Amino acid sequence: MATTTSAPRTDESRGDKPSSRNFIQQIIDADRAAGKNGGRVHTRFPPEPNGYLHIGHAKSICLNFGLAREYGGKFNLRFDDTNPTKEEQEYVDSIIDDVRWLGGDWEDRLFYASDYFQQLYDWAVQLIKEGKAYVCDLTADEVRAHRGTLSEPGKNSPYRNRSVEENLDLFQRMEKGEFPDGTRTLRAKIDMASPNINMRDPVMYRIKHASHHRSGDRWCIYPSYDYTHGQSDSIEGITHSICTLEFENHRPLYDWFCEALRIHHPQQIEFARLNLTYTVMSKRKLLQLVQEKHVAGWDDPRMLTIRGLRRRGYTPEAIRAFCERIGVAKFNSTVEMAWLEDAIREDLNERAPRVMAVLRPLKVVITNYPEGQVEQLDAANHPQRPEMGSRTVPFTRDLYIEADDFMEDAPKKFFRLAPGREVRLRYAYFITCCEVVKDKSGNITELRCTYDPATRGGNAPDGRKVKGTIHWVAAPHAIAAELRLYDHLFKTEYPDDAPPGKTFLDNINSDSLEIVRNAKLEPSLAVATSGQHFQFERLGYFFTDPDDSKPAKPVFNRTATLRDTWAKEAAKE
RNA sequence: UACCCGGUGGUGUAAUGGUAACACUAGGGAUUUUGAUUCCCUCAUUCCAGGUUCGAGUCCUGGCCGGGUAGCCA
Repeated sequence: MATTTSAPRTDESRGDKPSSRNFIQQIIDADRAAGKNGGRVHTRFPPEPNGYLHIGHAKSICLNFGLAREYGGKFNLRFDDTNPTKEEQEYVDSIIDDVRWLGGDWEDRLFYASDYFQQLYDWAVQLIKEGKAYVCDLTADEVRAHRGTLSEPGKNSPYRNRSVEENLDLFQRMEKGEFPDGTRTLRAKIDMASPNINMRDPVMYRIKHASHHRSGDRWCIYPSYDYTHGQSDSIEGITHSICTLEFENHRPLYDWFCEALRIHHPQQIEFARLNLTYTVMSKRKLLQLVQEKHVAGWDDPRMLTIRGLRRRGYTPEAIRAFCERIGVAKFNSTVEMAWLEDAIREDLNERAPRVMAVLRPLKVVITNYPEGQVEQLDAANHPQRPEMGSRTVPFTRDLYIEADDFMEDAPKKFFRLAPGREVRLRYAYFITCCEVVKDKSGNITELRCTYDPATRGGNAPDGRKVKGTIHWVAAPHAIAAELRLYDHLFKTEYPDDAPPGKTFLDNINSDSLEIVRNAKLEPSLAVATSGQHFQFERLGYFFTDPDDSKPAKPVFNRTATLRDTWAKEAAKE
């Protein structure tokens, strides 16, 4: 996605089966067949710079960029920055960075609605001259009172029939800053009785004596979304203006402005925004999580912001594959979080080198192994991909294994280590547990085992089998590390469904972060640099934390666990 | 209560009047030096009722249910 900008649309389909078309592709197919826009396809992603991007935005970015690429068209990034009091440069910067990271390529077409303020102003003057817009002196409250309700028509503003001259004069004086905030607006003259409330003389301009992150103090009147969005699309030659369902009722207004202005008329198409289980998606709630410190920040790996996912160890490829799979429709649906997890596992399974790390170390002494001896054993970096090569892991008399891989009183189905049982240490030897050492309070402190020298590498020449293979790390060579284990931020599938008197915050999962401070890593990880993905065998996929990991004190974030059918089995009991 | 949009397995999408398909989840099984990966199997007559048609998930009518909309937010 990142490098190709004009591949033919068939590059999507795997195999020979033609991929099915979503409703937007069908619309575009029909438009092209009819020769609309000369067959051109030009989309855009139009964020307001008032927050960080999340997985829901990724769906929109992938959709818009994917369509442009599929049809050999163009994709713009445009900031919808018409409200100076809510928007900040910080958000602009982060959004640019996130879209690029995801693979969206706008080439040289980075735009801002604020770039069009002068054009929008000139068009407003034109509409006034044509009797299609007027300056209204009603206050916000009065406007609301005149608007009517969902079931009752509105009433005309007393200022609706001002002369063109008076409207022009007033609008020019609004622009010059003669009036205080909120005292006047410019409104489109449409129909106060329309069943669509958006058509009841919507506000085109409001007075805001505020500086804008880009235009500074040049303007004190700012255009509204409805008066800006369609025209911005038009100016940029957008053919298909794709937005979410809540703008459906705005489409007649979008169309009205394009018609009234007699300008290029892009087609607005609405789709359902993404919802995911075990999370919340609204900007307001994400902001609240950050501000009230329920999470560490916008890039907290539990947040489904692009920055959070990135820090967690998600890859752009996985996010794109996810967006591809969930599809596009007009039905309000909620995708299971397992889909996202599946997407990252699928990607990382392919690319992540395998290493051994022990989360909760349990000391093992191989009693028949010579003290002080060190063997370098060969370990594959990826069992299915020999081209990824192998590395060497040291084996010594003192080892660490996973505490979970030993049970003193093990059930039959437990394939790991237990008193008298034999298991394979991955890439090393078969060992048998002979003795369990405990402290005064009965806690297991150490296991004493014997190894079979004939099983070097992990195979028994006599053909005997073991049921379990466990990971391990040589104690003298182990690297201490901090591991951050993440789980869903919310404990319920639909956090927004809170009982009366409760809010989504009451559904926060208090166990969503577990910090393991004394994990043991195999020595090959000493040279791990930030930005690297690993599979810690039998545990999950881990990613070096880009901020906190230091060579002296490595920190890894768990991106995803491995599927664990044993955990399911054990949970049945 | 007005207007707009929508309803296909547990979940998300497909089927464009002609045998309801794909993926995820779940449950079985095979392979396995990761209880991973991989592979195989199982899980719906399409919200309801009428109608049109040789034939309806698809078209028509009427219900039912869900979502959106009353910012000088986007």
